[in-house]
Amino acid sequence: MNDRDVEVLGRAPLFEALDEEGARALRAAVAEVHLSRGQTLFSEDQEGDRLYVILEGKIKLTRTAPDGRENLLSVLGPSEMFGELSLFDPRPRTASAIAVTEGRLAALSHSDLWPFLKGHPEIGIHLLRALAQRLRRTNEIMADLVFTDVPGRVAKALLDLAERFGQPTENGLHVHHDLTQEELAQLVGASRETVNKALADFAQRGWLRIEARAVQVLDIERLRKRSR
Amino acid sequence: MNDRDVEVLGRAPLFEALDEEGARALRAAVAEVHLSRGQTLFSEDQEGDRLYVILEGKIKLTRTAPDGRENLLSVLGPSEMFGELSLFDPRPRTASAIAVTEGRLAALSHSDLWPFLKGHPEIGIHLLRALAQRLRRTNEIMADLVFTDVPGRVAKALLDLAERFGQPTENGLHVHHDLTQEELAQLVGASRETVNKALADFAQRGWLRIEARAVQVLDIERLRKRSR
DNA sequence: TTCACACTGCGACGTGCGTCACACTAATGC
DNA sequence: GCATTAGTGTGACGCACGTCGCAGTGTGAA
Repeated sequence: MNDRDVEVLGRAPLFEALDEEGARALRAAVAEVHLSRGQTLFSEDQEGDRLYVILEGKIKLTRTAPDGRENLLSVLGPSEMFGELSLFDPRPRTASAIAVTEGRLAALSHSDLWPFLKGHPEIGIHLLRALAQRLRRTNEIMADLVFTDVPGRVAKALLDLAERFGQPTENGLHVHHDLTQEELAQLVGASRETVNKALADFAQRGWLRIEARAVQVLDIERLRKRSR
Repeated sequence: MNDRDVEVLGRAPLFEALDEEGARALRAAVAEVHLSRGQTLFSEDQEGDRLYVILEGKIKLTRTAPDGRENLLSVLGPSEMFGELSLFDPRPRTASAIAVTEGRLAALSHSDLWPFLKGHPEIGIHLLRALAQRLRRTNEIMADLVFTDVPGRVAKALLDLAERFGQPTENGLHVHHDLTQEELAQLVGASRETVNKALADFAQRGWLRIEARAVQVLDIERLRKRSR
């Protein structure tokens, strides 16, 4: 693990609360995992005994309906943590984790984490905060599913991705989200075709330019307005 | 607070982890609140500095969209806790809490809770588990919004309410949910009219009987099948 | 280079559900 | 008691969005 990794890891809620000594001790328990695009890290219904922090790359969390349709819970990037629910609530995984880009992860097994958590109760507080924030965010998304139309949800999703993965350029914001339109559709809970039309409409209005697995946001204000 | 209240309180995640001594200490900090039907306990955007456990009655948590439409996050009954997100993640409330029946609540202020939490780290674990379960449940509901039609979601909601508030009777399960059809509609994310039609359809098939703010479930298996 | 396959773009069509309108019935207050 | 309001039951209608179909455009493998 290099210095960059250590820094990325340090921004995860798990490490945030720790002093240098605690962080070093916890890092000692980390196993590194390498993934290539499309590879599955874990699947729904499996027993889960590890938690992950992304060091590099992007991961999607998906749920599969009985009839095979899919639903994207979230797309996660560096410093973000996932797979921790089965640590606190030991049940099979309720989502699958699949790499959307090549990447590397830090894996921590529950058996290593439990004693550490007991010895460092300050981490618990940080984790509670992280879960509380996630819960708020999820409630927000639920409300959008009820109240906002598909183009609005697409705009919201793009803005969220822009905030997390956007790179400023001379004429706007370049968002390389690495998602196919199919995946974007699963993220907003709509069909691929409808999302495609929404994107085309935004592009035609000059709010953005569509690229392969990316968009160039040209008028973020208009996009923001459409998302409300 | 009577013996019954103590027992109800003891089933809340906050108290579950405590021994008799700890529980008594925490109970000392409880303030009791009385609410009548329709009364608002707290509103969206307010600062929140307390957490509640229901002793008696039912509470709904709602969100209001900018245009005034409403969305029911959940309906809670005795022993259930709410309002704790602002404890871990200090921000204004993201939902309002309104009594759907007359009832009584145990209120705990954050300033009392913090030192107690630090002194009893075992509570943290229980709270993490409670939040993890909520997060799983919320993800489930989100998937339903995307994949399940309105009658299916109504069936699901009824089954959930039946599990939590149902009373077995000679010819079925009596579910006094205390919700108007409008509220039920907000809970499943649909219009009142559509929910009414779904209920009428279920009743016509003999799966249930509609009563004032309640249903008598006659064929739970069929209802379960329709919900999937 | 060529083939294959994944992804994108877009029109035609059907339908589930929201909106509107209105009648009816049950609570609640004076 | 009667009036008023809150809640329920149902049909007519329109539209947003899902499904289907197919053509165009990468893009990676052999």
